[in-house]
Amino acid sequence: MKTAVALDPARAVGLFHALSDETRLAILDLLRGGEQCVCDLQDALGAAQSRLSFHLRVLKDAGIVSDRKEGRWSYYTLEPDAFAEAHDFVRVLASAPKAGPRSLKVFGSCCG
Amino acid sequence: MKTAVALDPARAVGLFHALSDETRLAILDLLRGGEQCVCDLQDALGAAQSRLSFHLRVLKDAGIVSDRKEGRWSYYTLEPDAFAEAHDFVRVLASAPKAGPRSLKVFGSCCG
DNA sequence: TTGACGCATCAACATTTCTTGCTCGATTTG
DNA sequence: CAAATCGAGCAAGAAATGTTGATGCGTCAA
Repeated sequence: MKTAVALDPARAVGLFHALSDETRLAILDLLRGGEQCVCDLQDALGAAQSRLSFHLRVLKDAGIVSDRKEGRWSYYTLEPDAFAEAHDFVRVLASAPKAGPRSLKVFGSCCG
Repeated sequence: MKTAVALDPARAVGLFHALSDETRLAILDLLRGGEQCVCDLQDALGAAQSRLSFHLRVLKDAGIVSDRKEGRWSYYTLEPDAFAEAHDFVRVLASAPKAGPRSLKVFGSCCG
């Protein structure tokens, strides 16, 4: 099993940051039920349109959702791969290194 | 299987926020190798002491690490439960709701 | 007891993030 | 064509976050 994804701390930061906001989590929760257009999210969350647009962009930039245009609507959907990535990051962090401290160099901040 | 933990979005935000910083991920990566004192982290990361202290506090407040005093040293350790929680949050978000959109009310932003 | 070390904490500042209101282009309907 | 709707993006302000350097307290060694 590969966890190559775990080699990029910047990616982990991006992913976790996108998940670290209540509005965004509420959006994701709604999307669990399937594709939704922005106007539906607006009704469901009672949030201003520009605010949703802002958060949807954050989620999209992080690769957590994708969008699809149809007529004048934009439909957003979850991207399962992103959750798999997040999942992997968490697992790697929680796991013991394979051969002594920092041998995996998952995060190469320094000190090789 | 319980995922009661998923009922608190504020907790999810706190957890993900704590994970959304490179310095903190680097710290966690080092702690995978076992308990470390702040001075070790300082050497390993080449980061100022007050900076580490700040990030260690964030991690501790989020329940991701715990500390132990011994003599003049503070030793920090990972808290496995926090990773299990993060893990659960990700899984819930990635899963389909059990009976129609938002039936789980995982995040109760509105619209019961 | 004096001095060095380990670390938390504070103040000040820079940066980032989020919100709100507005504007604009695209699409659809009358 | 004109009016209405959907939604992206920008500007400005507020709030949160991270960095740095200074200070203080407890612990240990000489």
